[in-house]
Amino acid sequence: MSLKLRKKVDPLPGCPMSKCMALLSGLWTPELIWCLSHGARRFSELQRNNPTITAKVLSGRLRDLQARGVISRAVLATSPPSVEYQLTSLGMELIPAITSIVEVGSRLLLRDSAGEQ
Amino acid sequence: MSLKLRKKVDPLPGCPMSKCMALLSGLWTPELIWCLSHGARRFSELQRNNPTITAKVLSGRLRDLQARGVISRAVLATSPPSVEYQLTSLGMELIPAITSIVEVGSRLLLRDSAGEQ
DNA sequence: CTGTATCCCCGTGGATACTG
DNA sequence: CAGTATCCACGGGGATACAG
Repeated sequence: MSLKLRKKVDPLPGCPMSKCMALLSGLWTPELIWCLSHGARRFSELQRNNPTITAKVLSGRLRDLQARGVISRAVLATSPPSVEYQLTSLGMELIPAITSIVEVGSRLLLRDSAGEQ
Repeated sequence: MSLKLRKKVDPLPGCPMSKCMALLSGLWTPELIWCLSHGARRFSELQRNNPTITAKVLSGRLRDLQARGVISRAVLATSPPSVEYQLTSLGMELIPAITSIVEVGSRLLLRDSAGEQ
């Protein structure tokens, strides 16, 4: 794990770009929002979908996202207790941006594999 | 400057999301790509468009972006010498993602100002 | 199952000064 | 004008162990 991705700073407060990037900030954050855009997920499900994230970081990101109003947390009265996270309406507004990022990334990956052959 | 934005790590190499985010990584990087998406820009122009970035960080980001193949650098034989940066074809592929981010951010900002009144 | 508590490394980015 | 050279503080995130 050598390539670094994003540090949390808001270079231009009040700027559209920063407004959105601030919500996507934090390692794993876009991945988590992407997972949750497909429906509510439990803690362990998010761990399975992101194999190399540690519990500490996962719970950290989830707390951040909740604090920013991007996701909601619901404790289910099951046994053993489980917790479900899902996007808020604010969180859902991020989906177009996330989708665009995924689409661009997919196209770049396709080109890579095409070029290698 | 308290809000943190992005640290450069690639949590899931080979994943579309990471493929794209890796190119957007680094503080100021999306802003710079956004500036360059409107045409070639000189070093000092980029500084003027991003008032709080320091020369060290700006030249660092530009070197990173060049190394990733996102932008190209051209030294113009003027006097005094000037340097022009512009997006490569790879860099232009990022525009849809950046545009999406800006659009989402703009909508969120509009909502904020509407709610405050 | 869903987290929290420590410890620690190191990259990032700011400040400042200097150069061709 | 277009950078480079240092120095430094900060905090994010990994590893590991533990807890309700």
